[in-house]
Amino acid sequence: MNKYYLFFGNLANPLRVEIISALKEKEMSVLELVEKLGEEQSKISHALKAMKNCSIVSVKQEGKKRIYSLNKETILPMLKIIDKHESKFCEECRAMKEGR
Amino acid sequence: MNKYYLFFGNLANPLRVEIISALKEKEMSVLELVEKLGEEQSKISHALKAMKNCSIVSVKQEGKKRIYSLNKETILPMLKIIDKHESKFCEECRAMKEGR
DNA sequence: TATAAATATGAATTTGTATTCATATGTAAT
DNA sequence: ATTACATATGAATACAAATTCATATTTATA
Repeated sequence: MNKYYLFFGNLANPLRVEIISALKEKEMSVLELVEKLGEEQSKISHALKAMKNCSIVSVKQEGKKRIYSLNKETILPMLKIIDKHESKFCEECRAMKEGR
Repeated sequence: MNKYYLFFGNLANPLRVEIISALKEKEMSVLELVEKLGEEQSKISHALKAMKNCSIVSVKQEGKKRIYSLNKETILPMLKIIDKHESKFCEECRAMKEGR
């Protein structure tokens, strides 16, 4: 039963969370993400590939661009649970507040 | 907004998922987990500490034992989302099936 | 068909995280 | 107070995952 840890592992990374946050607003090409997040193109591409492998994002071709969009059906409720968790249980949560 | 990746990172580990799976059934002492999962005691303790820091588990003292229990309120719906995600989107999900 | 634009890929390196092992701390019983 | 039991901790190492950088692919346009 390791599917859970693989899924979590896929999101256990600040850049990927940034990407999620960006794609929450609207779908975007790689270059748009590169510019919005100010990160290396290959970094973004690698991250997107991993996320796509887990169906966290999907992609469509549009001219020479590839437009990535977020799987909101899975991800939005997931983030909501974490928001709720944090506000309810993590008043003292060092790990999540201080970055450890 | 890195709280998400810290939370995910906390669960991005097979042992911790095993612990969750065990605690889903019933609360357990460290030694019980050690025996049930067949892992080193310090390994279990380290894992539990990290999970406790994120309020994924909680602990109570009982004699010389410390009884850990799962934060079901957060974790169960979370796992449910992943189950649903997998059955819906991951027919071909290499990352989650082949362990990459 | 040669060039440019957009993105993807591979492999080496770096970085982060878990594991290990020895030991310390806490708790109760004798 | 000494011992045994249960768990926690720290630090070194091992391991896994992300970053980097150079280059390959893909798609469209001149």
